[in-house]
Amino acid sequence: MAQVRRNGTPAYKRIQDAILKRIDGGALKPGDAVDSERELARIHRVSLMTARHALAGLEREGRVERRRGAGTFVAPPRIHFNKLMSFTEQLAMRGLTGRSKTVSASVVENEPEIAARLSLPPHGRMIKLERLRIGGDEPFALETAYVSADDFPGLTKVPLERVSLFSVLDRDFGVTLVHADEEIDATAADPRTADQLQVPRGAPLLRMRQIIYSSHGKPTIYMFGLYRSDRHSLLIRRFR
Amino acid sequence: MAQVRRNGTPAYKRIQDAILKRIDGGALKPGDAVDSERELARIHRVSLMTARHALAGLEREGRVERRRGAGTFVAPPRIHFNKLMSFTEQLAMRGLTGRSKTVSASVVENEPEIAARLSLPPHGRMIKLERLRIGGDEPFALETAYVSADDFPGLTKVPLERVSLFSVLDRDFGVTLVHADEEIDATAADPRTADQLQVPRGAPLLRMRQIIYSSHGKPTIYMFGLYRSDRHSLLIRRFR
DNA sequence: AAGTGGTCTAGACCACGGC
DNA sequence: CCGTGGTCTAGACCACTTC
Repeated sequence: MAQVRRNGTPAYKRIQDAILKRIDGGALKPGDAVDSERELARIHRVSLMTARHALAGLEREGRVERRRGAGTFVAPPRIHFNKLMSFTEQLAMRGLTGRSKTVSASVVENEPEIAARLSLPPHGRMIKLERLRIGGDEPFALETAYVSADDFPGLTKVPLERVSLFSVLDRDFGVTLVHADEEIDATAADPRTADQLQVPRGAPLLRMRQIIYSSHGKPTIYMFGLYRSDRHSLLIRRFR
Repeated sequence: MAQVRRNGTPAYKRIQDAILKRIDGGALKPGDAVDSERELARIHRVSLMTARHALAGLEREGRVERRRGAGTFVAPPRIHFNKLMSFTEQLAMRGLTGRSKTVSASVVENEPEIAARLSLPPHGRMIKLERLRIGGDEPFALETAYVSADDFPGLTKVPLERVSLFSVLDRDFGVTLVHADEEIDATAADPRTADQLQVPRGAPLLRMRQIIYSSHGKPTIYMFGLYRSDRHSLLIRRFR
């Protein structure tokens, strides 16, 4: 007989939530032992396999570490490598606040190469949004974002000075971004860019071209960014 | 009664291996249906949970996709983003072969900052290996690697012209590299570097500082690299 | 309707770690 | 030694997809 689900939430998920609540609430700190499989099974009145499933899921998400013969322990807080973050989120992570200045916002329909990256027809209409990113009162980056104009009607009317493009897409259009593929290289500042970023002409900049995908692998944003290398570096974790 | 293990290999692993063999052998192509849980349980004479465990593991590794109500299918081959690769492997992936020229190989013992990154005492002895990377007869990158001299005695005597540092560490010292943390930014070529990489002075270069970890999170290699941005770009995948 | 994956039970034995 | 996680059984019902 399967356990009655009080609210449609699977038992293993309820167990996970209970543990996460204790971790996030500070009751359990990194290194602390989590209830063992057998304890969880008893407490939540489920079978051992179900308790086990709950812990295995948390381990996969990097929230706990399991050591055979020893127990299950709260994992040290993850450093967020290779995490897709908005400009706002990146600054917040470092304890900073920033702002953006919109350099231009327009609809373009003759950018076939960029349209192709968004899987749009060659002359598909796109919203082009050019923003100067400012952190700590110094210009930081110049980012140009392209999104399909037909998929996001009225986006040009949203004030993007205060709220991130990511959250607008999420809240107003129900689009959740999932991952991004980036190509990164170095380039020298051309005169116009040097002016805007307040660096000498020819100064080295990080150049990033990013295709941001929403669920089902749909390419949603194309972002082209130039970053002052004296104020910005990338952190990447690679795996063997 | 637990299933007798013929050779110490868990049943779920044997099932995974059997499926992977069919995929890698070409008998199953991306999109093809894999045996269902019930079929696997019958064929391999295991319980449903065990067959399920096998498929769940393959799904986590990205080898199969599971669709409720439909079945389990071979996943399209993954593009290897964010994968830690040696210089040799990177070139091979692009169908190229390359070579290296050792610029210098020495033992240093007064590089406290780098020693710290390898968790060594401030004046710990390290092998410093400076190599010019050449691909398609053009210089490509200048890489300087540091490893603990005490942990890898005799490493300076190994000819690293033909064989990668990664494989030497693996084969001769039993050290398996697991992941790396990288910091990336852009810089301008100083005169000496410009000379060696055959680019104009001040040309933009990608600069990469890498700490490569072996198992148990032990920092093993510190690598400092300068890459010609006209011949090299990074591909990164980020996740939300 | 038939088949699939998703969840779950109530047990069992094994391998390992720490005391 | 005892408790831990790792593997496994032989069933069950549910939710979903496909036909």
